[in-house]
Amino acid sequence: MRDRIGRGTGDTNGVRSVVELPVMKPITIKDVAERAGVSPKTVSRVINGEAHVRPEIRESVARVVAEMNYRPNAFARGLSSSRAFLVGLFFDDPASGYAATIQRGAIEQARALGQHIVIEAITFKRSDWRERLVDSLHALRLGGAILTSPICDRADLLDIFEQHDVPVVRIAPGAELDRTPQVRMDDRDAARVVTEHLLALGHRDIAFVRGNPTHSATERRWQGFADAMSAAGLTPPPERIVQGDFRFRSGFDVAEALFDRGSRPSAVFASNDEMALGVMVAAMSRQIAVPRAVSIVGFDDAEIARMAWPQLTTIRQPNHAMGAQAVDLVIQQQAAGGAGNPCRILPYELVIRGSSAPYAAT
Amino acid sequence: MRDRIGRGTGDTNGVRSVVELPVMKPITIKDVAERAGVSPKTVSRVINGEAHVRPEIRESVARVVAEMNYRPNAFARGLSSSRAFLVGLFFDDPASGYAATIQRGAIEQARALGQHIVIEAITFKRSDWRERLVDSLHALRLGGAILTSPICDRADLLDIFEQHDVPVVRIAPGAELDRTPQVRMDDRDAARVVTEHLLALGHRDIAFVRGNPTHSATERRWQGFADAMSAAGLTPPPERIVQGDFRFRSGFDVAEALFDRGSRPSAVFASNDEMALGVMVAAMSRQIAVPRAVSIVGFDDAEIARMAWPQLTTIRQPNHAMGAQAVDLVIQQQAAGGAGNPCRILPYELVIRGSSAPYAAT
DNA sequence: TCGTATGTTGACATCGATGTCGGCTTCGAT
DNA sequence: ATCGAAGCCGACATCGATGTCAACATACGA
Repeated sequence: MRDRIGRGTGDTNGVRSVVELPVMKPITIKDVAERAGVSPKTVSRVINGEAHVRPEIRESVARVVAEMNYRPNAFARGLSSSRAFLVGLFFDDPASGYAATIQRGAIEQARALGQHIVIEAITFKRSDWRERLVDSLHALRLGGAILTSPICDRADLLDIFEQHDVPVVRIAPGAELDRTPQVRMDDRDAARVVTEHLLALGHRDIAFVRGNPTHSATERRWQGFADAMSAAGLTPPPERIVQGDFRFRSGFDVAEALFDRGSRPSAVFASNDEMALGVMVAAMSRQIAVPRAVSIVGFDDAEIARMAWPQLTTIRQPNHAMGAQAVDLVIQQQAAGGAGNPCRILPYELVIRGSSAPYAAT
Repeated sequence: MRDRIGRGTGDTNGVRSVVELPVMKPITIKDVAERAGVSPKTVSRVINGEAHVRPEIRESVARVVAEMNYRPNAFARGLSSSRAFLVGLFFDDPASGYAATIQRGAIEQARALGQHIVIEAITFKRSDWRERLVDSLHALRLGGAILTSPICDRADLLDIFEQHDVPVVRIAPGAELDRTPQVRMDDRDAARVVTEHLLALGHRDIAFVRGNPTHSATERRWQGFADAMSAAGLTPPPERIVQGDFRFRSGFDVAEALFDRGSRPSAVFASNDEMALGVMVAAMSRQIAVPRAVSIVGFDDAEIARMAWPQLTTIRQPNHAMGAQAVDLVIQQQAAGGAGNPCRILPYELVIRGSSAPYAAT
C-alpha cells in the first residue's frame, strides 16, 4: 500500500511511477556571455536571430558560440518563452507501414526546422485515453500535433487539442473538414484513375473491395470507383461490392464471395494493398491465375506491393511528403497564429505493375 | 536573416472563430498549494511521493490535485531537477516494419513509466550526423537512448553517447558487446531451430541466403545454420551459400544462382522474411512450386510473412517485447546508477506455415 | 542646434517546478 | 521533566533561458 494520489489510473500524473533520470551538465548561455564579454541577453538575441545587435558583436558572439559548441537548453527555452520544440505525432497504430513512412517524412522535416517529433499512441480502447492525452499535452507542451487517419476524424479528439490551444494538422482527414489545416491527396480522383486503367484494359465486370468504414478514405475511394464506372456507363451489381476492413485477412476472406459464387469478375479493385494481396493469395490458392484470369489492383503502394508476385498495380501515396508537409504546416500555424485552414493536396501516382493485364475472354 | 513574426497582436485572440474560446491557462503548483492551504513544496512532495508529509495533509492535497486536474509541467521539472522525461529511439531507417514494432513496444512501456519517446533518425550518409546527434542530445536532455541494429554497433556512435553521459540500451547489438546493457534474442539458436525444422522434413540439400554484412545478426544466423548442418553431418557446398542484403530485391536476385545453375536445392533458408519472399517470388516466376518443389523459410515473422502465398515458415522475433524491455532497462539502468551491463534475452518462436513441406524426391 | 525616432545593450523579473536548509513539532528514552 | 532524534513543513534560492523595460547611443529631420 504505497501512497498514490488522485486519478484511479494515475500512471502519468507525474505521481509515483515516474522514474528519475539524471542528466548531463551543459554549457550555459552565461558561460558564452562571459567569454564573449556581453550580456546573456545579447547572446540570446544572436542565437535567435533577433534584430538589434551590431554586426560586429553578432559575429563575435556567433564565433564564441561555435567555439564553445554551445547548445541552448530547450527546456529552459520552453519554460520561459512558451515556445515549443516538440511536435506530437499521434497514431492509432504506429506499427503500420503507412504510419512509418509518414513518420520518416515528419522526422526529417522536423529536423530541418529545429523541432523534434514525439510519437504518441492513442488507444481508444482504453477508457482513460482522454486523461492520457491531456497528460501529454500538459507535460510536453507540444508546439503542434499531427493526426493521421482514422483518429483524426473524431470531433471529441479535436476538441481536446483546441481546448489546450495546440495547433493541429491532419493528414487525410475525412470529417470536420474545415476545422484544421490539412494535408491530403485526392483519393477519389486516384481511385477513378485506377478504375479507368482497368476499363482501358478492357475489363467491364469489376469488383470492388471496400475498406474499413471508420477510415474516411474508404468512402472517397469508393466514390472514385463509382465515378469511373458510371462514366463508362456501367453499374456494378451489389454482389460485386464487398466489404473489407483494410487488413490482409479481410481481403482473403471476401474472395469467397467474389470467386466461389456463380460468375467471377475479371478484375478486382481493393481499396488498399493489403486487401489486394489478400485477394491475390485467395485467387492463387483457388488456382485462379493472376493477372491472366483476374486482374487485381490495390491502393497505397505499400512496401508489400512490390513483394508480391505478380507485383501489384496500385496508387502511390505521397506518404513521405505528407509527413513532411504536415510538420511544415503545423509550424507555420504556430508562428502565424492560425489564420485560415490551408489544405495542401499532394500528387499521387498510378503505378502499373504485373497484377493487371488486358481482359481476356474465358 | 529574416524578421520573426512578433507576438504583438494577440495570436490567440479570436482569429479562429467569432466565439472566443477561453484559453486554458495552465494550472501551476502554486494554485494547488493555495487551494490546499499548504506550501508549493508540500504539494511537490505529495506529487513525487516523497516522505515527510502527514497522511491527512497528503490525502487532502491529493484530493485537490485530482479535483483541479493538475499536471506538473515537465519542462520546469526537467529544468529544476535535472531529471529527464524523454527517451530517444534512434533508427537508421525508421520506416522499416522491424523498427515500427519495436517502436510500438517502446511507446507503450514509456507511457507506463511516465516517459515519452522521441524518434530520431541517424543518417550516416550526411556528413554532419555527429553535429545533429549532439544537437539532439543537448537540446532534448535525453534521459536515455535506445539504439537498434545496425547503427548500434558503431563504436564512434557509442562514444558520443558516452561523452554526453546519456545511458544507452541497445537492441540486438553485434559488436562492442560489453559496452552497454542490451536486449536481444538468440539468433544463432533460432537459426539452428529453423534449420533443424527443414532437416526434420527430410531436406538435405539446403541453401542459405546470408543477410547484410553490416548487420551483426547476419553472422549469428549463419552460425546457427552451420551448427545444425554440421550436427547433421552435412557440409553445404559453397554454391549453396549466397549473399543478400536483407532486402526483397536481393532475395529475388540470388535466386538466379540458386535455381538457374545445375541442380536445385530442395530448401532455402533466407536470413530474413523479405529475402525469403524475394526467393519465393523468383521461384514462382520460374514455375518452381513452393513448397512442393522447394521449401522456403525466412526469419523475423514480419507482417509480410503472412501475406505471401504460401505463407512463410519463419522465426517470430519478439520485437514488441524488445522495445518495451529496452525502455525498461534504460530507466532502470539510471536508477541503479549503471551497475553492470545486464543483457535480457527474449524468447523467439518457430512459426510453421505453408512454405515448408516434407522433402519429395523429384 | 535641438528634439525625436530608432537602434543597441544589459539589469532584472519571470516561467514552474525542485533542492536546501532551518525552524518547529512530536516522540521516545533517560 | 529534559534532551535528542526524527518527522513535518515552508521560505528561499535555483535551474537556463527569454520578456520587459529603462538607459544610453546614434541618426535624422527641422
